[in-house]
Amino acid sequence: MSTTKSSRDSAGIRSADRTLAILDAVGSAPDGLTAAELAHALALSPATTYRLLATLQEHDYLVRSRESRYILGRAVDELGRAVRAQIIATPDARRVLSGMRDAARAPAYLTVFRGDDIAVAHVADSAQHPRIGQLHVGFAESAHITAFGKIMLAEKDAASLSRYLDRHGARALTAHTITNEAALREQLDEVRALQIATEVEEYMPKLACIAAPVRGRSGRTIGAVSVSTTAEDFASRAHDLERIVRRGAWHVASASPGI
Amino acid sequence: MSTTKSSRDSAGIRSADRTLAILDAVGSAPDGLTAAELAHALALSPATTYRLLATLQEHDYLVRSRESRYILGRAVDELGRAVRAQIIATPDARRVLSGMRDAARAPAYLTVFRGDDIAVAHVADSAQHPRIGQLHVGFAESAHITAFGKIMLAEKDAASLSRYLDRHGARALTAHTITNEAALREQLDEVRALQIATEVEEYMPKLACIAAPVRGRSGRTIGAVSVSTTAEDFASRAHDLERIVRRGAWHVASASPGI
DNA sequence: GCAAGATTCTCACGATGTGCGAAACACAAT
DNA sequence: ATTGTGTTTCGCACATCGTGAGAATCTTGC
Repeated sequence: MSTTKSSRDSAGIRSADRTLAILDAVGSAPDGLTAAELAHALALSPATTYRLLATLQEHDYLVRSRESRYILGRAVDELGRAVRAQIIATPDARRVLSGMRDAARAPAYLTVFRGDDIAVAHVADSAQHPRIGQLHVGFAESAHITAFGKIMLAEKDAASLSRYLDRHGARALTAHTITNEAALREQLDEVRALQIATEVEEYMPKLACIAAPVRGRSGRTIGAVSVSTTAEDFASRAHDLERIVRRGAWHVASASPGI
Repeated sequence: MSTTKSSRDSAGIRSADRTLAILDAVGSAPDGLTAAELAHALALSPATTYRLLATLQEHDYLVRSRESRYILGRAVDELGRAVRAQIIATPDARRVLSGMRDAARAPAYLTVFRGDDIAVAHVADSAQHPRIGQLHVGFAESAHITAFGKIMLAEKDAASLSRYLDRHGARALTAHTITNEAALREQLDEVRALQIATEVEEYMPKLACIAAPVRGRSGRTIGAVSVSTTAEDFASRAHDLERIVRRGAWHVASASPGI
């Protein structure tokens, strides 16, 4: 019945905690929740629940549907657009990506760090070269099985990496997916050494991907560029594609102001 | 400098109010905000600001970038996806829309009420019949200049309509856009009478749209279906398209469980 | 090394959010 | 209509929780 299992109190301002917990709970219920369900899930008194809900409604974060169920409102949609607007790459960087796509004859991706997480900042695809899967601008899941994810995980220190893997788990998507954490760490060493990451049929059968790090002025990796193609094509053009992503990474870095 | 002008205290739980105000402020700043900027914009003490920010960070709603600017985090992206998942039409309804698109040889839309607002629940387009403008699943802007918007505004009572127009204004997008509120109210009477709404070049030059209301069991309008085409095409096929949207609206209603 | 911010800490006050219980309301079933 | 069940609001008294001020500490730029 309860939608979330996390009930440990995270230290913080209590009402703020509860406000966000309500948003999370309503968001993860496909049809929304009733006030009673929320009160039960968060162990709140009915009165408090209604007061918080009223506040959320006033800000248009929640709306009540027929049957008095609370569902997400307009303000959440606007925030969702805002986060994508904040993540999306600059026009200059997007231009570089388009050039990569044309050179590689394959869709090109730019990913960046966003706190401890990884976000897709742009996808340069086209009708001839469609993007893989459901990859859109926004935060990325299952980074451990993509080439760009390996680049970015390789940048993390041991503690941060462990935290990330704990949170996102290591679901296997194909027979080639690396689920063994030790094997993954070893591969990340290789990534650090070569400054390049590849992935062949780990994310999706018949598909391969290669990525290079984008390094800021300070030398730190601030993101990754990558292209994806068929496993077959990758086998014959690996060296070409590697040069394309390395060059692309450099161009993106020079097109990025500051940092 | 300040990002929002709304500073009147909406009655509500204060910390919750402030939490949401912070999210709104950060969301409407393209590059995020610093703690000091936020403290100033919301008239908070630094200490309180940091405490609220810490809470928002713990829930992954905010993240701090380089230069210690606060930007929207992973949880916001997830909520954004959740709201779209909650809005999107059922597979049955989507099927109906696809049928309409094929019959009309034009993109078809389904819109629904969401609190006082209007949301796009599905767009059935195709490579041959691309959707107009930047219309995606989510809350819709400028409803007064679209055919589906007129259908739905016609359902509102006078007070609710006024509130809506106050909030969303009446921007003119083309020379044909109706900006006069009296003229709009008159047109909505016509919509109520005919149970059909049209729009010709009010939203975009050379473009026209026709919409019919989707009525629930109780008889109340719960949404609208519409198709858009060129103004030229519309002139010659108006009657056909009207029948298509009327039939489509009925099919969507029967495909919708309950309500 | 110094200075100017930015961030955290400490503390005491009292406003603010809280739960409880009762009351008002909505709505079905009979 | 009438009861009954569940939902939502109200009123109230308490103390928890959030608060601001200011000092202390940590960063950062120069």
